[in-house]
Amino acid sequence: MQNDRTGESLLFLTDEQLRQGIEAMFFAYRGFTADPDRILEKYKYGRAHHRAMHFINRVPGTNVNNLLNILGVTKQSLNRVLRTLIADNLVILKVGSKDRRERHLYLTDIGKSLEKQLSTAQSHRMREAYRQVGPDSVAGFKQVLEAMMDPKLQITYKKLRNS
Amino acid sequence: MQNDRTGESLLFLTDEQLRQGIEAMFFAYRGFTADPDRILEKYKYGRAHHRAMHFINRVPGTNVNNLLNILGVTKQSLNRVLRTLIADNLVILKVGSKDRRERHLYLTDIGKSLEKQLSTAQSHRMREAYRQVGPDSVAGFKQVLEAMMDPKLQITYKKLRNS
DNA sequence: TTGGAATGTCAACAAGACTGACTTAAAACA
DNA sequence: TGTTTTAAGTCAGTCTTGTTGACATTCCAA
Repeated sequence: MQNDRTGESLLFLTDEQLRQGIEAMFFAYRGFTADPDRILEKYKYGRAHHRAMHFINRVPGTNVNNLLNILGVTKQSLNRVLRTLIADNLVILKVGSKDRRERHLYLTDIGKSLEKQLSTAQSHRMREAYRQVGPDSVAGFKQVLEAMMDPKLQITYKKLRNS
Repeated sequence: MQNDRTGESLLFLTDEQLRQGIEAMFFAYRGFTADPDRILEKYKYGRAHHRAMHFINRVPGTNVNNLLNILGVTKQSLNRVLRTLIADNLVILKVGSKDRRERHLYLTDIGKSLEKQLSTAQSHRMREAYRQVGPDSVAGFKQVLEAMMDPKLQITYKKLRNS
């Protein structure tokens, strides 16, 4: 059995390498969410609230359907989260001016400030990781992640990136 | 303001780059779990069962405490999952020969076969991603993930890697 | 003007995490 | 030997976040 088919080593495609990748994703995702989770706990919110705030901040004025597609949950699930965020004055709804069935979502100043806290904590860990490994590794990191996404989400991801 | 401090561009540390990394992790993790989730649904199991089976397969004969540390959940939470796996004859307990308080965990043949199914599905997506981007990007991918882990889990990850 | 789309809401349920309190068995220790 | 500690399991209760299904409201568009 040959390790080399096209002059390029294929050792990076062994079962062992793949298993390492799987475990790296599992352990890294824990780290990825750990810091925001600690902050959220103080405010009695959960990860679902964080995700909603992140993307409302990212796409201010998004309607509910669009947010639903990004988050990949049911409207009932999102609605529960949105209700508490609205009740706590972190998010406001604005009735669409063009299509008045639509509700456009915005963070309030309080919402922006919590979102900032969360994203700062999360970014801090990522910045440290980026800094440790350097730009080439970061580029590889993103390429693999992008290639792992479902095609639909890959499109969503790219749209966000270019907006 | 200079973009260049040490002769190396620091553009990869901008807020925008960090935000992209955060969103890439979020969307990629969905893809990462999607295929096993579909299989698990057929057997009425969840992600927690998958994780337990993965690491029991990885560390055959592990005791409960060790598995608890790897998974980062409470024993009550793990116990619920283990009970169903044992009842369904996917996992067996063996009383420790040296320390008879300990229970050592093993996959049965049926357990191994389901684990194989799940890991094949998950690896398939990762293999495709790896193949698309090439070995250098894969190396970067793993480096960033490792740097994002909590120090304790980083050690756990390395131990698994070398075992 | 009516059908369908976007949104919201109610109810019920399940998985999977948590805390806290307790038991059992066995090892370790003094 | 007797006491303490450790490993594991269990019971009960709670919370978050997801799900389905059914239904109401609003309102655009054909």
